[in-house]
Amino acid sequence: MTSPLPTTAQNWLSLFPALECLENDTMARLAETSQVVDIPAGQTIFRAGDACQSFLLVLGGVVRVQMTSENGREIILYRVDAGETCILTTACLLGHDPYGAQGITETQVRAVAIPAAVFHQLLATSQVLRDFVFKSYATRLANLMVLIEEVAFGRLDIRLARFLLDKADADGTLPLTHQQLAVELGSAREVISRQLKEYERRGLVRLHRGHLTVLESAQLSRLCEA
Amino acid sequence: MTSPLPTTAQNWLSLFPALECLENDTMARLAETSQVVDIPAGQTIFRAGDACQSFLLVLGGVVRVQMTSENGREIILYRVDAGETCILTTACLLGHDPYGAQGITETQVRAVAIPAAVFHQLLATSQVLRDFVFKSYATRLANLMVLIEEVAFGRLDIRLARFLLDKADADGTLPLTHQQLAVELGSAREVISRQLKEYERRGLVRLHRGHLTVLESAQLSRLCEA
DNA sequence: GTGTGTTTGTGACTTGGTTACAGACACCAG
DNA sequence: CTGGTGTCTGTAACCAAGTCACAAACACAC
Repeated sequence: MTSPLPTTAQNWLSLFPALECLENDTMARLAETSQVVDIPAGQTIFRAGDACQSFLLVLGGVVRVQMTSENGREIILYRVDAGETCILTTACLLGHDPYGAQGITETQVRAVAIPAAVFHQLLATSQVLRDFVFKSYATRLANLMVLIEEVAFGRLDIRLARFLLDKADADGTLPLTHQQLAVELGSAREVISRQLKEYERRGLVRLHRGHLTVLESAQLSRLCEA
Repeated sequence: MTSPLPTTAQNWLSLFPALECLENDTMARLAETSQVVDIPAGQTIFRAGDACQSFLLVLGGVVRVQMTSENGREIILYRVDAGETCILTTACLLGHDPYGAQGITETQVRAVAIPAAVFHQLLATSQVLRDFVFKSYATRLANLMVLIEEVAFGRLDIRLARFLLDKADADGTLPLTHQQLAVELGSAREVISRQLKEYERRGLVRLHRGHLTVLESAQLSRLCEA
């Protein structure tokens, strides 16, 4: 899982616009202490209760962060894309808490792992890194608040419609199973099936095994307004 | 609302254990730029969409932070007690975003208001302030994740039982209306009334107008386990 | 005691989650 | 091509929770 540095620190830093004017000494320290790791798709990189060992900067690929309830239902909190960091990891490092959710690679992921001690030290000395971390924190928190609002107050038919519109590609195709949609929205598979069937009955989508097609995106988005 | 400084910076800082070894220059800067404000109970200090002007340290009293849906349902996100800060405010300042929720004083509140510019500057220079802010951030985020879990997966009867046990005083009294309980849990008044009536039928609580009494806390807490 | 506003109770209905299966489909091995 | 296997989808019945509409009980001021 851990490969020898495939690139120099200077190289991978160029992937982070926000860090591009990182201080020289910070960069040097990162180069000597941090590791670039490659992780295959579908791997669990941390689970609820784990202690947090190192700060992760995602260079490429996507990490999905989700929670699972006792009875097996799941909800996706957010995704970490290239150039981003996982605030949950940051929070755990800063608060010395264990993780409160689960992180899974959705694709192959290349990331920089900065050991906790180095992260703490650099956070104290590097204005640029600090700004970067604080900024990520702020945007993720805003996302989580929207999520709370949706889960607490939102109607599922509308949340689903929005999700379909948002995630379907140009020809309206969405290659997800009903179960996967349920996890995206924190709902149950049967509920999603029911709702999709209703959309199909109204001619808004067409269902297939393993994927679906949005037919009437205009009508679907009108649904979201009302 | 803004009163002349009732105490010196040295005085109010003593209320924050985490800030007690704040750097001398930081303290001086705070003393000259920040204001101690007193706000009466029941005042809205920010609402969703507002821009954030200054960082707030609560010296005394309680601020409630909650969200309201279009159709009027509300949910309490967290409370800011004496010695704490509002992470939402921090996030807004750091991300230059507007507020995503509403803050209301539950009691009279005395707070230190640090102007945004000063806050940014001190965050860059004061290790102690930085640690304090990061720590608060981490703990609040953990709270919010628990909230998401509860709202998305939790059963209302159990959440309510837990709340009653948690908030009732020594003699089992809880001076809240059903509507207030509904807001605490992000539910609807009728649902709470129904559930409380069921608890009363089972002899677990006794209901009165404007308050209720927990009779069988043991049985109530057994409910939460199962 | 009467009026007024708040709080609580209740029934009917809708939405969403759970349980328990059955059927449909994809794909592999023989 | 055929049967077997695992995954995905459909459905019905039931329960939990939110919504709507309105009635009753209560607290308190006048």
